[in-house]
Amino acid sequence: MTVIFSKKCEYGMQAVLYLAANNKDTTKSSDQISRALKIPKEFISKILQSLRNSGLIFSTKGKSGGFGLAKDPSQIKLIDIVQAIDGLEMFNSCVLGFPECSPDTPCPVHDSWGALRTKAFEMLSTETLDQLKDKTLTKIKTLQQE
Amino acid sequence: MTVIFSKKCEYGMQAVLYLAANNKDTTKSSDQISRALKIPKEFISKILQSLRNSGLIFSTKGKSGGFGLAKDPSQIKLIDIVQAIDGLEMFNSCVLGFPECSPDTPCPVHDSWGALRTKAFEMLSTETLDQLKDKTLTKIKTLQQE
DNA sequence: TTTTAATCAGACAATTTTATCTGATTATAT
DNA sequence: ATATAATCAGATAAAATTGTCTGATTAAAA
Ligand code: SF4
Ligand code: SF4
Repeated sequence: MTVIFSKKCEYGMQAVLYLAANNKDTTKSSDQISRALKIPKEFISKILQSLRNSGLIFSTKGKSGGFGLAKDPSQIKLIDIVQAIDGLEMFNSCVLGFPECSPDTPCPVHDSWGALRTKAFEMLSTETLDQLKDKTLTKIKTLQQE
Repeated sequence: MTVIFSKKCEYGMQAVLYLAANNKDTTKSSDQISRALKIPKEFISKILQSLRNSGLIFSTKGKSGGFGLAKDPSQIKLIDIVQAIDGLEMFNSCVLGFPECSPDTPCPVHDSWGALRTKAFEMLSTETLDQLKDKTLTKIKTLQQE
């Protein structure tokens, strides 16, 4: 069972948070990101490539190349990453898996689940990455200690 | 991307809701359930078997056999099905996929996500299946019309 | 200019999830 | 008794997700 988002999306959010938490104008190599977040190097590399294609991050090739944010952290929200990787479909679908999710044909938990999806969307779309910076740094620090 | 629960779990919830919405003491064959919910017959059959092993439903073999609830609908909640199939792990894990999910090492969306998980748990554990019966019947009816 | 260290692209492999098949067993109805 | 219609169990297949490998390209540094 996945918790709402795919591994790709989870890793993507982690990596972009990581980039946002580091000094601007300095890139991080996929190897650094891999070690910091304990994500398989080649896998995060692929994910970062696709995020680059979406325009969320940029990359520089060659020696001392790497990845960095394409915009200022204050211009990016977690929902942007979700949209780029998993899409926004989940915010329009039913927790019980019924097709045709709409108020006209409510599923048995329609009201509660509708409210929840809204809350989840807000969670990902209100705060910007710079606002999440401190907590991100704390979290990453604990990852290293294992 | 899955929306919180696996297909198995979604189908399981649908099927048990379906059983709860039908007359008590009458069983439904996997074929009936399959057609009513538009779920592959062999697949829902497997899922029902495992729910039978969990003691949530019962089955009778042979001609005119089928599946029925092991308890009264007023004694079953959706969370019971989730627990039997996907487990309750998601209610203790991080939406960003960080390991070591705990208040000591909060992820950047700790507070909002914690509240959300609680809400989701409540959604699945407050109402009993008989309370969801009417909405279930409406939803299933619309499935037939396609 | 050569070595080195990085991204990039695409193929490939492993794993997990989802779905199907087959044959045995069971019980009802003819 | 026999045919029928269902569950059951286990193997298998297909699809999706997750993860790895290889070789080409790029650019910095020696
Ligand atoms: S409650 Fe209604 S709108 Fe919400 S997920 Fe279920 S069917 Fe869709
Ligand atoms: S917010 Fe904290 S407790 Fe909640 S999921 Fe993230 S790490 Fe876990």
